[in-house]
This record gives sequence, C-alpha cells and structure tokens, in this order.
Amino acid sequence: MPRSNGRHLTSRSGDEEVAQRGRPTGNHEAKRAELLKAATSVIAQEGYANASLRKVAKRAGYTTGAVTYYFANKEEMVIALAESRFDNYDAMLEAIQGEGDIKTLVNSWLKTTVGDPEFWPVMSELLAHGRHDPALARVIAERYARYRDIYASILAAAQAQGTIRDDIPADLLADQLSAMGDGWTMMSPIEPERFTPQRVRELVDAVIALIAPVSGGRREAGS
Amino acid sequence: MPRSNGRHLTSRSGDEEVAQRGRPTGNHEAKRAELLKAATSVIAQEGYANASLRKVAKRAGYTTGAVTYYFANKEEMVIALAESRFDNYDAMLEAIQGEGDIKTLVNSWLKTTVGDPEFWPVMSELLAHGRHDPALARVIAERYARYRDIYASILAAAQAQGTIRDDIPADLLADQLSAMGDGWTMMSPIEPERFTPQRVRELVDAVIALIAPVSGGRREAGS
Amino acid sequence: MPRSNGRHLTSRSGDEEVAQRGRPTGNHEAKRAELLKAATSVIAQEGYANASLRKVAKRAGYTTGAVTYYFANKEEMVIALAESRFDNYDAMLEAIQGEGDIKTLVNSWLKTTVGDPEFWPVMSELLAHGRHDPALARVIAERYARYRDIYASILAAAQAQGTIRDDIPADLLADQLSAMGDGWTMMSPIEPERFTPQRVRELVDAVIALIAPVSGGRREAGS
Amino acid sequence: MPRSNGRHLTSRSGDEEVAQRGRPTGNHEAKRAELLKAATSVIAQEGYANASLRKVAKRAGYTTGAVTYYFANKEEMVIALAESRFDNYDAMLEAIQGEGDIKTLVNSWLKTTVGDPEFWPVMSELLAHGRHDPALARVIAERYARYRDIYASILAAAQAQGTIRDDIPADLLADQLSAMGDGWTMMSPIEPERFTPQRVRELVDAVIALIAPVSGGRREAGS
DNA sequence: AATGAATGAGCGTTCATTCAT
DNA sequence: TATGAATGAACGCTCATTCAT
Repeated sequence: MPRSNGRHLTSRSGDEEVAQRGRPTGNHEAKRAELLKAATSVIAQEGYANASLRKVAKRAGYTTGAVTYYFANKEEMVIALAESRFDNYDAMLEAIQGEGDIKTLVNSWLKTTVGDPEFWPVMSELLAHGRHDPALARVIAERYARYRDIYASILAAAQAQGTIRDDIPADLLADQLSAMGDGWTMMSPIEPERFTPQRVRELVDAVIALIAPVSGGRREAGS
Repeated sequence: MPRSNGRHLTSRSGDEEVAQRGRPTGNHEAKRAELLKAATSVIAQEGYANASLRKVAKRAGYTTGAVTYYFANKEEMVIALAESRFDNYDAMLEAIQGEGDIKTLVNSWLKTTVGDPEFWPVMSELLAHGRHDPALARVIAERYARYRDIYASILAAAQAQGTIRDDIPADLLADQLSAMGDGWTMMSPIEPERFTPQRVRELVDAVIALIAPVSGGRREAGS
Repeated sequence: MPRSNGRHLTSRSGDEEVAQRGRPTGNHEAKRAELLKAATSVIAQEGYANASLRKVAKRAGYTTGAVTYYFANKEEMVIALAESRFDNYDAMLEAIQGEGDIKTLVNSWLKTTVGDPEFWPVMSELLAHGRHDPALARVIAERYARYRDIYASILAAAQAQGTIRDDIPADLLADQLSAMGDGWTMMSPIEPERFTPQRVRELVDAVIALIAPVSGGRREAGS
Repeated sequence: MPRSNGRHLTSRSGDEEVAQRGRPTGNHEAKRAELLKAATSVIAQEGYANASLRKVAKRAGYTTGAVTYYFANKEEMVIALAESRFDNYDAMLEAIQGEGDIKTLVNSWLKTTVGDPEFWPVMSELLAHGRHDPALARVIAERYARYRDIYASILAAAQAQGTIRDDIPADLLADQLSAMGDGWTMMSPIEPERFTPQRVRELVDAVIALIAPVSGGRREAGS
C-alpha cells in the first residue's frame, strides 16, 4: 500500500473522515479519476507521445498494471481523459453562463481557462492526437459541436438584444470565434512569450470590437 | 523534381533490378528534397509520432541508413521539412500578393492551400510537435511572425484604401485571422466532414464580412 | 544459485513449453544475479564491446526487455556486475586471510582466482572499459584502493615479523604487486600460451624472492 | 580538394618544397601514416570502441572512403597502427639504450613515454582490444616478447656488472617489471589523480630498490 | 587516387500489453 | 483489486563496408 493519505477515506454522513474497512465501495471511479488526473499532468508536461503508462502510473503512485486494470488500453484512457476534461469545461461554461454582456462573459471564461495551467496544453495535445485516434476524434467533434451550439445560442441572444452585430449568422460567428480560440491554443505553447497578459487583453478587446454591432445596413454573409 | 525514378537501378545480367551501391549521379540537395517529400507524405498520413525513419526511407525507396546519411537525426529532418514547407508557402504568398481586393486574395490563398491535400495535415502536425521541439518551435515562431507582418501590411494597405475596417489595428486583425486559420487547420483533420466546400465558402464570406468596413464612427480597440 | 531452470515454463495443453507472462515466483535479487551471471559469461567470452543486451538476455534465457526491466541501462548493469565481482573477491580475500606465510597466501589466492576461468577475462574487460565509464571507474578505483590497503596491511604485518623486506614502505610494495597482477591480467588473454602453470609458478616464486628480506642495511626508497 | 597545405608537396633533392605535378609518387605510405596519426589521436581520446572510421577520416581531413582505400578494414588499420606505435617505441628504446645505470635508463624511458600524452591511453586500448583480435594479439605478443628479451639482456648486463640483484633470472625480472608497467598503464586512465609526479617518482624509486643488489647469499628463484 | 552515396545489420532503449499471482 | 515480471516489436541511431564514379 504505497500511500497513507486520503485514499480509502471518505466522509460519508458527517464531517469526519472515517477509515474504511474491507473492500472500499465506489472507489472504482475515484481511482480512475485519480489516474486521469495523473495522466492529465503528464500529458500537459510531456505531451501525448511521451506520456507512457508507466509515467502516468508512477505519478499517481501506482504500478503499471493498475493503469491497465482501470483502462483497457491507452486509447481508452485518453478518451476518458478527454471526456473528463470536457465535463469540467461544461461545468465551467454552465457556471459563467448568464453573465450580462459579452465582454464580461469572455473575461470570466478567460479567467477560468488560463487559470488552469494545464488547460491549454492538454487541449492542444488532445486536438493534435485526435487526428490519429478516431474514437478520440469523435468525442472531440461531438463536444465541439455542442460548444459551438452553445456559443451560437449565446451569440444569437446577444444579437436579439442588439449587443453584437447581426449581419453574420450566429453559428458562423461561433465557428469563427471557436477557431480563433483553437488557433491561440495551439500557438501559445510554441511562442509563449508572445502571449503576455497585455497582448491577451488587446486580442480580447479586438475580438469584442470585431463582433460589436455595425451601425450601418445589414449585409447577410455566408449563404 | 529532377529524377522521376529516384533510385539507381541497373539490370545487370538479366531483368532483375539490383540496388546500386557506390557513387551515384544526382545531387545532394535533390536527394534531400526527395526524402523530405517522402517524409511529408508519411507525416501527412500518419502523423509525426508515427513517422519513423524507416517508414520515410521505405516510402522514398531507400533504406534507413540513407535517411540518417542525409539528415543528422530526426529533429534535423523535421526542421528541414518545416523550412521547406514554409519556403513553399512564401513563394505562394509572393505569387498571389498584389491581387486586387481582399476577397480575391483570400480565395487565391484558399485555392492553393486546400489544393494540396498534404498542406493542412502536415502543418497541424508541425504545429503540434513544435511544443516538444524547441528548434522547430523557433522556426515556426519566426516564420509565423513574418507572416503576421505580411498579413498586417496587406491589411494596413486595405485599411488605407478603405476596403476593410480600420477601427482595429492591422496587426491585431492579422493575429486574429491567423489564429482563425490555425484553428481550422487543427480541426479539419478531426472533423473533415464538417469542412465541406459549401461551409468553407460560408466561413470565408463571414470572415470577409467580419473585416468589412464599419460605416459608423471609429473605435480603436486594444490599446 | 536459487533456480536451476531459471525460466517459467509450463506445459499447457500438451508437451509444448510456453514462455509465461504474468507474475512469476522468485525474487528480484535472484533474477538480477541470474542476469548478471549471464552478463559475466558473455563479457568473459566476447568482451564488453560485443556484449549486447540481446546476447545477455539470450544467454540467460530471457528476452531483451527483461534485461532492461532489471537494469535501467547497460551502464547500470555493468556496474552492478563489477560490484558483484568485487564482492566475490572480497569474500575470497577474507577467506584466505590469516594464512601463515606470504607464499602460502599467494598460492591460495592464485588457486581461487585462476580457478575461475572467467575471473581474469572479466576483470580485464572491466578495467579497460572503466576508462570510458566514469561511474565504473569510480567503483574500480574505490575497490582497488581498498585492496591496496589490505595488501599493504598484510605486507606491513609481514614486515613486522621480518618475513619480508622492510626497506620499501608496505604501501609502495602493495602498489607494485598489485600493478604486476594487473599487468598479467591484461596480458594473459592476449598470450595465454605464455602463462603455463610452470611459468606461473616461476613468476610467483620470483615475486616471493623479490620481496624476501634483504640481509644487508636498510635503504628507504620512495620519499 | 579539401586541403591546401603540405599535401602533395615533397622536398626531394633540395631544400625547397616543390609542388608536385601529376601523380604524386611515394605518397601512399605518407597518407597511411597521416591516417594512422589521426586514428591514434581518436583512439587515445575516445577509445577503440568509439573510434569509427568516420571519425578517423574526419580528423585526418579525408572522407570515409579514403580510410577504406588505404586500409582493407578496421582491423588492418588498427594493426598497422599498433605496428607503427611499436616501431616508435623501438626507436625510443634504441635511443636511450647504453645509458649508464638502471636508474638513469628508467628515467629516460619514463620521460619519453609520459611525455607523449597519447602513449599510455593508446597502449591500454590496444592491449584491451587485442583480446578480441587475434591478429592484433599476435603483433602485441611478438613485440612484447622482443621487449622482454631486450629488457632481460639489459638486466643481465647489469647483473653481470653487479649493479642489480642477480638472485632472480633476468628474464623473470624483465617479465615482472614489464607486467608492473602494464598494470600502471591500465590503471592510470581509471584513476589518473593517483599518479601524481610525486607518486610516480616514489614508485620508480621503489622499483629501483626492488631490483637493487642484495648483499647476502644468492638464492636462485623460479626454477 | 579518392569520393561519398547507400546498405543493412546491429545497437541501447522504450513501450503498450499480457497475465499468473 | 492490484501487482510487477516479462514479452516482443518498434524506434532512432551508428557503423563497417561496398562500390560506381
């Protein structure tokens, strides 16, 4: 038993953590989550290609066998990882939704994503690896489609309120903004020095400006 | 492409082709280019991680040793590859520059980049791998900086002519458009079915609309 | 030598022996020792440079992966090997210490070292390779220093008893004798026919004569 | 033509070096010597195992092909190298022979051998590799036999003059001293810090003392 | 005489995976 | 539930050698 910390301890009905006797129940998911956390950190630091199961196991304080016990294979693990990352993202999106204006919303979003130093690196690794792992690609495609829908509905609402331009259909706008975010996601690990807080602020402001309402006549694009 | 055969094959005593040793004709740079072409195709199809020197050699019709003869190591090869891809891109940019309006220019650019089925896949692999290869990252960063400058100057010229909006500084605009392109670059291999010609046309039109002149007052963003 | 078979072989459905995967019995250190024995034999026969991990594995009846499972890398393996050889030597020295006179001691030593046909060959390989492996060099240097100390104290005791010459400090004498042994160690694989039992006896006798007490006055050398 | 220096220049009958026209005569041996010099330096620095033909060629300013042109294979090259080293050693021995007493002779020998920083390293590499190269072993064995004869005759002469002990046959004495030298040769690269000039002086003095005449009765050893 | 392109075997090492325990 | 021994294929790379030029 390698670790003496919180493992096998749960606080069930009170505030106290109680050492569990016998076979711990419901630990399966917890263990998986633990391993996924380790995987996240390894991938964030060393990339997908260099994230061996051994490293993941070691970081989690387990042995190699444990990883293959909880995940049928590496692919399954990375897919579980992707799902869990997207679940986190969902929760985050949910939390910040309903913020007043676009600018506030963008800033909230920015704060939570750049707040996690593993967020972009892992995302960029998953995106890149998705090309070679159809199952992962499917997961990413599904989630992304959902996000674009959410963004589109947010943008549509804003268009209805007149707070952003409405000469471009909301779904195209969502697609554009989403792509912009992905582009920066990919580039930031390559030239991190370029993404100073100041520059990021400028870029965000420029995005706001880009989608600000246009005063003149409507011109429907993309049809 | 100097030699269509690329191998030194002689039929010695009969019909059999025998791989030649010894000093062949042909020049060093051409051979490197040949191998780079093979590497491009392998990376485009299988990705950087799965592009072993053996596969590259095989695709070029050589043995492993030949690859390591022309390139000190894999990293050097991929950097040479990146440089050559960027050189191609430079030439293409040069060729289409001076096109009249933005829309024509974008379409020309689109035609030549999507015309090469290896363009985006290789680019996305290079971008992704750059995170783990500082030398490659430097090459990418340098070239990208140059491209953003070029885009910015094109956009600035258009702003001066009043053909695109000038409420956002040209360099920020260039950064935004560049990121958008990268984002699509990354996503297209993951969900290729999404990027139908029709959708691409819509997206391009939406970009044109995005940067079209705003009729109302100027509002400087990002400073 | 804990297991005479050394492999986990089971006859599953018939007479065929199938290499086992999974968790075997037996302990880690015993397996390491087993592999070290194989490595010793390979190095003794083929030399360090030609002792590939594959050969070692094969000789031990394992696959390459097993060797790298037990030893992080080749260097670590050879160092472990050196340590174990020196440990053996320590034990041997301990056993023969306390023999009456120098001549008996030398002969006991001779018997046990030439008794093992792998002793000198492996030693000479380690010595030679030490030049290119600092970690190994350190191990050798440490052990050798200890041996010279032991030899020196044995010689000093003999000097005190008047059974060997005392005009040369014991530590220099130990150094000389040690070097002589190493010299023969290196040469014996090159011209083995020269080291007939008869010749070895003569050389040993000559060494005894060399360090025999000198009757005349003392002359301190080496200062 | 990579080099513009003294190559292809010979001073034949006068003092001036004259650029040769046409096929240079008698250069074959000179080229071989040049390559052997390079090989010596590579082996001295990196050891036999790491001395690739490429490195040798590069150090000499040639291409790989040149090395295999002048030497049928690596083995032949290293044998030629050994021969040339031994030839040098012969010349050196010849030069210092006839020195008065043993001590002066030893010191002269010491000066010329330790004076060349490549002497011991190359010697130890050759000795070690000899075990795996029968042809090299034969060369070494022959030369060493000769040296031991020379040493023996020098020692015999000294014994006749009464300047060294004569209770041990000269050939055994020569063998012992030779082995001692080899032992130090092997150890010096491993623990160079041990061989300070001061320590070397002490060791040499101790050797002189070891073979100094014994005052008492004669006792023939080793027969 | 000398080059340098190309081979192909082998190296140390990493790794996902399997599985008896 | 979890271990960890062991596999075997693949990787990047080095190298002596061959040989048309």
